[in-house]
Amino acid sequence: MAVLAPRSSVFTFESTVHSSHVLRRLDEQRRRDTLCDVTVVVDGQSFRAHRSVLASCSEYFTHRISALAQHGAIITLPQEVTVAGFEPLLKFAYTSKLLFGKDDVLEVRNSASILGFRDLDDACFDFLLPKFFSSTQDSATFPRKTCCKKNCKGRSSKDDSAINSDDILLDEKEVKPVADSPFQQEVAFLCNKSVNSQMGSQSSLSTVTPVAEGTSYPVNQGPKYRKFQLACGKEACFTEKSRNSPVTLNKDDCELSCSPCSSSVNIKNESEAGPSGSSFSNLIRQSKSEANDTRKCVIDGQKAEAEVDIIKREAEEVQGKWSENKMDVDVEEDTGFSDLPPLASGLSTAPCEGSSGLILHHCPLKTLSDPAITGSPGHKRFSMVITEDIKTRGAGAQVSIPHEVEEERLAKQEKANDGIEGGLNCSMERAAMSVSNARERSAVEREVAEHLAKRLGSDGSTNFQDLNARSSSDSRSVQGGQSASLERLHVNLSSSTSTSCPFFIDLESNKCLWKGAELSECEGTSQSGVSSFNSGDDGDSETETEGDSEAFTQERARQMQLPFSVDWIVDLSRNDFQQLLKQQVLTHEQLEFVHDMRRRSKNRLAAQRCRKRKLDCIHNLQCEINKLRTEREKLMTERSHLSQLKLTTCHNVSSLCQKVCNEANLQPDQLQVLTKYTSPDCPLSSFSPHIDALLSQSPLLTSSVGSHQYTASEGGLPSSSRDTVTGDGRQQL
DNA sequence: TGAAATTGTCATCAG
DNA sequence: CTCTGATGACAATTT
Repeated sequence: MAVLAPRSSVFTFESTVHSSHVLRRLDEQRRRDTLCDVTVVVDGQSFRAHRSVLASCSEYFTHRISALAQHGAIITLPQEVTVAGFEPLLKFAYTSKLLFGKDDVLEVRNSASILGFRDLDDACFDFLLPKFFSSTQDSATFPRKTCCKKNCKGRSSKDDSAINSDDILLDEKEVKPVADSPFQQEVAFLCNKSVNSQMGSQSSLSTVTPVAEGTSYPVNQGPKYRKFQLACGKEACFTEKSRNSPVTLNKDDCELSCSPCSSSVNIKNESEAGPSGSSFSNLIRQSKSEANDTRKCVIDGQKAEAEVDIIKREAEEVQGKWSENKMDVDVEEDTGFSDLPPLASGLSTAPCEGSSGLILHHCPLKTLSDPAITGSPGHKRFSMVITEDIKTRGAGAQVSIPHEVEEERLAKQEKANDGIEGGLNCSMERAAMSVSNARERSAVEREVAEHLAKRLGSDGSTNFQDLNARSSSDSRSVQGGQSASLERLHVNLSSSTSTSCPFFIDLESNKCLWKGAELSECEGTSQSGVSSFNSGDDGDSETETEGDSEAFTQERARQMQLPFSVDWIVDLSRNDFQQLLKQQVLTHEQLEFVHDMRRRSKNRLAAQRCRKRKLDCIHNLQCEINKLRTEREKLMTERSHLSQLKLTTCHNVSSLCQKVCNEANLQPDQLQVLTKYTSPDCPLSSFSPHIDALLSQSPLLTSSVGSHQYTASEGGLPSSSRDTVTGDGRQQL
């Protein structure tokens, strides 16, 4: 992306709801049997449909339908395809939603496999089935493939629950299995959690991706996050869905989250941004592929029309400011993006002057070698991506709802930068493009962006006003350094050097490398530049979610005029941090502040981890309890069954002995032998009242019959028989 | 308005 | 000795 193509004033409108609208109309037509041109016969039952739709979704239909010439063709499906299996698939083809229950999931999967719904197989069943049947069938029966397998594997060794609990949106009632295995419990647990984040089920808008929790930490449940979501008009993200509805998996969501290049990456202008965009997109894909082990498979669920309406309304409010464009707002879950190690490493809210708009994005902060000067610690938990690119989308604001990344950040502390560079450069890309386009940004554009930022990002927009306040002045300086910066960026993208981000400070020289938009801030204000840059200048933009103490910290950080990013204080390793302090001449007050901040931040993270562990522990214990309960019920049933058997056997033996006694006219000594083969639970005396009298004539037997204290010397019975007689394990049953 | 949940911070201990 | 992580306790904030 050495050079961006000159920007033109051509506006391109891309409707993000068009496809879903078309699909909805097609579904309506199907239900009314309008314009349907094919009949599918399954088990004698006919289904009307559009051949183009079927062929688009199914390889089977592609081949079959291509051979059909006339309208009104009838396709009879193989016997292996059942109605129960086909009908959900048909609906899926028209709605992108697959509804199924545990009972028929195998049928659906089988049908999908036969009919060539490969996306479903990969994205859905391969992930779900092992969970569904983990206790009853070998999970190898349902091998995970592709993305799910890879993505879920990454952290599974350490914390499966952490992965799964966040990635599935399943309905509790429908999916929750009997908790006889931890894995199954897992699924049940997921359901509980996921319901909260599940969005309205009826929406088919593909522009909205529900916010799945990015990590195991239930960030979505946090009040602060809820506040953030509310501020973003995204409350609907977490509207509780009816728990009685069957499992609904949205194919788009699956693909979106599992695909190597999630749309969350927000690189949507690759095709029009010239070769740079394309190559960068590839880089992202590669990076994400490499970082698969840290990614999770997200099968999140529903999309809320209500939610997107809120966002869209916001956009439409400013629509009038665009002469001919309708503004679409994408609300995207940032999983894919933040799953990138660099983004997970140091989520920061970076006010990067935006390309035709604003980009408030994560700027990864990782190691000393590639620290980002952007970001403030107050936004480590999540941040917001607002992209406005009139070149590619007319006007679109993408609001990514990132999530807790602390865990991943910790997990990747040791990770090399290879996987980092992709996401890192992703931000850089956007930043650079933003800068490059900023010069052409009109006042109207800024106004629109600012409006969106204010409305959508009350929290993530910490630096927004700062950003916008600077935008006009920055745009001036952008022009001078743009080409060089982009050239530099391109080189760095290729070489994957760690200092490639134009917003990064070269730690070794402690000079800001950015010569463009932030020049005045980085160099012009000397030491205070970076700090100010990170913290934002506007007190109003201080994140509400971080609390007053955090705001106070931010303010103090500004006052301290630290010559480095406040994020470094927290994110650097011990050695790097000490090295950094050595290289700086800090006042006692500054040192005290830095150490205090580092201590508190570290402790904050530790507390979060600690609490998460507690929750996990509680969850595991609940799983264990359920498992033990199931086991107990199973044993009780077995006990009952065995008791019944014992009674029956006892009765039979009694009858038999009585018969023998009567017919053989046994003598007392003979009865003595017989008693040795009786059980305490079924004594010989119970066979017949006369036996006691007979036995009483034999003094050797009186004690034995009463107590059944037989020994080997007494009867010389085989040990197995003795065990039967003397065993006291019956109480265990 | 009060209870519950969440989160940050401090103190302390152990490695 | 210092640093770091874990964790209980407390307080502030949010729901």
